[in-house]
Amino acid sequence: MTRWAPDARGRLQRAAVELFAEQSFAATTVPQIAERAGLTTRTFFRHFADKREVLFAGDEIPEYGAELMRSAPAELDPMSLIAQQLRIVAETTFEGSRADVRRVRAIIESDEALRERDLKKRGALAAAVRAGFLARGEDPVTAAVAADLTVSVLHVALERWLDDPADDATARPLGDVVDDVLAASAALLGSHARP
Amino acid sequence: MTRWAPDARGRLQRAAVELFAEQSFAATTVPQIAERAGLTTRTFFRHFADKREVLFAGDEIPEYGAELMRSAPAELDPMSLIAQQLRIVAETTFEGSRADVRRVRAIIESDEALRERDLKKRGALAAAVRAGFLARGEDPVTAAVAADLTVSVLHVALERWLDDPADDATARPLGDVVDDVLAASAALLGSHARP
DNA sequence: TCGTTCATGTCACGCTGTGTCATCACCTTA
DNA sequence: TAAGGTGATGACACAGCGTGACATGAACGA
Repeated sequence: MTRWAPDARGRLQRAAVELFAEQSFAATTVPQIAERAGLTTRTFFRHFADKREVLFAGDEIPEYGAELMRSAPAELDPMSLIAQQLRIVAETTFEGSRADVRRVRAIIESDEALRERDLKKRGALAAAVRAGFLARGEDPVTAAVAADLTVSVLHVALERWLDDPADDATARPLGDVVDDVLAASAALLGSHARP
Repeated sequence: MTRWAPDARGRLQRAAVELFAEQSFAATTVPQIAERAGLTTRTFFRHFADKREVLFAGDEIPEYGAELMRSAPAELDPMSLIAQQLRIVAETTFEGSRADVRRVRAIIESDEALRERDLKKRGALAAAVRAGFLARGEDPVTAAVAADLTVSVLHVALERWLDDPADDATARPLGDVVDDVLAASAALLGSHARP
């Protein structure tokens, strides 16, 4: 017999997502979440730094991306690396869970403070990718722009993938959407007269 | 004889910047700011939606950018438009106030919540530029990526401009730094084999 | 058996941000 | 000049966020 029911953190997360969907993010209070999970407010804040974090916890894409960059062939040019990296991320962490991603996405889009936190996560990913490019010997400016481009392409593709009206089984795979967006980016950069 | 001292908003902003510099953003409370400005806490929140906003208020770059895009020649390709737009913004809103920008920047960099808010401002700019490209008839993917690229280039250039160890008079003009970053972006594609 | 560890509970508290009503200089309008 | 409206500020109350400090008791190791 254990003293406490197991997986307090998971219970808090599930209770939070339920309540955010039932009411809204702004209307649900931390005491409500804690009560539904059978815990106290204080315990909630031991697991999550703030109320928003309960929706974002467990997101390790930056670390994953950094690892991918480290293990990629050193001679790969930046654009090819981006393309390869994004395809792997698309296939391993998003493909197959479009419904879940969309549900969380809907909650995030519904609240200003959550959108803000989402941008922070993007920033963290950009910083990780930037560090990865620097470690590969790219010059600082290229590293910075390439990192931002990576994040931009991923999110534009993600947005289009989630907005695809087709059902999950027949929707265009995220990896393919990523390639489309990359092609558009290349065309954009290519349209500029080079010195 | 007026009932209240004038420019309550400005007094609050100045008091806030002083206190943030003296202590830190996190350590200064809204009542402190209000007291230094000779006002009440309630009045602070009538002028600024939250404590962070006092540092960001008056930032109208998104509106300015949208206006620039509307008045630009319709036949300009996206990259040229970005280049032209950024040069104008660089010269009109940043050049000449490097010291001020740097001071606010230092405060922002020192606090997590402020960095987060800064990203939100970037997001607002990206959204405005994106809408501008859509209004010019660009396809949605190109518009989205071009907007993100615009914001990225501006911020990478800004970062390098602020980090330039030369003093304000002799530092490389922001407009030139923007051109450098744009060139690096274009070169990014050059390294990528085109289909 | 004893002491440590560790997740949780309990309590107190300061700060953030908002709703509501009062105040009173200033500005109309007659 | 008198009456009434306007608009910025003050005063007050309050719910919710997030943290510090200490207590509790099951699990675990020696």
